[in-house]
Order: sequence, then C-alpha cells, then structure tokens
Amino acid sequence: MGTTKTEQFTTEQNKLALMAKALAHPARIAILEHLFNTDGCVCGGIVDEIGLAQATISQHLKALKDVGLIKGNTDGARVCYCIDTNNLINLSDLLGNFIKSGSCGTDCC
Amino acid sequence: MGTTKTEQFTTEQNKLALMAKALAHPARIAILEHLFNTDGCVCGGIVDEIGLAQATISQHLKALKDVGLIKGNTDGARVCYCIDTNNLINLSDLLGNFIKSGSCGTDCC
DNA sequence: TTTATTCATCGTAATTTTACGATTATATAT
DNA sequence: ATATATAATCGTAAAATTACGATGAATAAA
Repeated sequence: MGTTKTEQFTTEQNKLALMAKALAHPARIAILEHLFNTDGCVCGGIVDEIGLAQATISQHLKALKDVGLIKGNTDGARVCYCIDTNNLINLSDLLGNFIKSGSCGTDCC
Repeated sequence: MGTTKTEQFTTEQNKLALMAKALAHPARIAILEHLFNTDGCVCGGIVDEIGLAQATISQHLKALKDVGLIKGNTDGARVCYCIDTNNLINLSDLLGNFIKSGSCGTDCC
C-alpha cells in the first residue's frame, strides 16, 4: 500500500501525472518562473532567490531535471540552469491538449 | 519538517502548485479523461472504469472536487459527476499561461 | 597548498499521499 | 420492514514527499 498503481493506467496517463507532479510544489513553480523571467541561463543564486535550504533547492532542481523541464550545465564551481525548451514544448503540449479537451464540455450538473 | 513551506511563496504560486497536484496522479487523470470523453454527467460506474477500490476512487474524486475541477450532484442513490467548466477554464488558463510564458525562451545551455 | 565557494548526496525526521477493508449513510427495490 | 446498491467516511499501513544539517566533491581564489 501507499504506492501508486501505475500498471492500471496508460503510459500517456502516467506521463501526464508525472509532468503535473513536477509542477506540484510552489518552490518548483518559483524556480521555473525565475528561469522563465531570466530568458537564459541562471548561473547560481537560485538558493538566495528562494527561502529554502540549499539541500532542499537541490532536491527540487533534481525533480525538475528528472522530468526534463530544465537542464543544468556545470560551469566551473557554479552550475547553470535553464529551461529545456524542446522538452518544455513537448510536455506543455501534452498537458495543454489534455486540459483543452475538457474545456468544451457542457456544464450539466 | 516534511511540510510544504507555503508562506515563502505567493498565493499565485501556491494556487498553481495545488492545481498541478490535483493532476499529479494517473487515476485522477483517468477520471478527468472519462468525464471529458463523456461530455456530460457520469452517474456512477467510475469505480468499474478504473481498477482501484471504491474507497480509493472516492478519495481521488474528493481531491478533484476540493480543487474545483469537478462537481458532484447526488441523484438518488447515485452521484453524478461532471467537469466544473467555469472553474476548469479558470484553472487551465492559470496553468496554460504559466507554461506558455516559458515556451519562448532561448535554449542557451 | 590551503581556504573558500558552490552544489550534490546522505541520513533522517515530520508529514502527506496512496490504498484498502470495514463501517456508515442514503436511496431504491422487494 | 428488509434487503440491495451506491458512495462517503473512518481507521490504518506502506510508501513517498518535504525539509534540513552534515558531509563530500570539484573548482576557484589566496
């Protein structure tokens, strides 16, 4: 018990859920917003931007990287993070189309 | 520890995260897809559609209802569920605009 | 070489999530 | 009235998430 029963669902459904899960924390939203607004790489300073411990931010960055929303290149002692544009478009299409498919229903209840 | 530090973030960021969290499980994606495809109310039968226990489905339905994605009207012994269209548009705009704002960045790393 | 900086990883505690059986509540059917 | 059906809620166990301090690795600066 306590484990998500992924076998019951399609790969599409699981993929969508994983994508949403990556966005399901305000710190990760904040990190993405920061990267969006910077329009380019952010080389260090993310920890100072958000009021959480360094280890926690690192965990959140890993979560975003694992799902392909961002990528990080090490540049000396610092690490430069930026949006993985290709992947973001791909993933946002998935999520966008899903939501859109429900926006045309009739409100019956 | 173990609790999300919502105080650190804006209401907008927290709202987005909660919205994403509601979508962050394949069962809830499957339930929404079922409602999308039905274009109208689904009166019972959701449990049979998805291979999870009745109590578990009920929990997932509550999660979707709590965030305003669906609404349920009791119709006799059955309960009719459908998409809360107004709310869905609202919420999907929030999420859609957020993602879109990052889709125009330059891929630099 | 030593020191400082930056970030990932480890270990761990509190909390939340997921899942299910059992029970309860309500409505329908017999 | 009794039985049946549908769905919510309760109680609970297993697992995942969130958070942080401590440690480690790798680079830059002294």
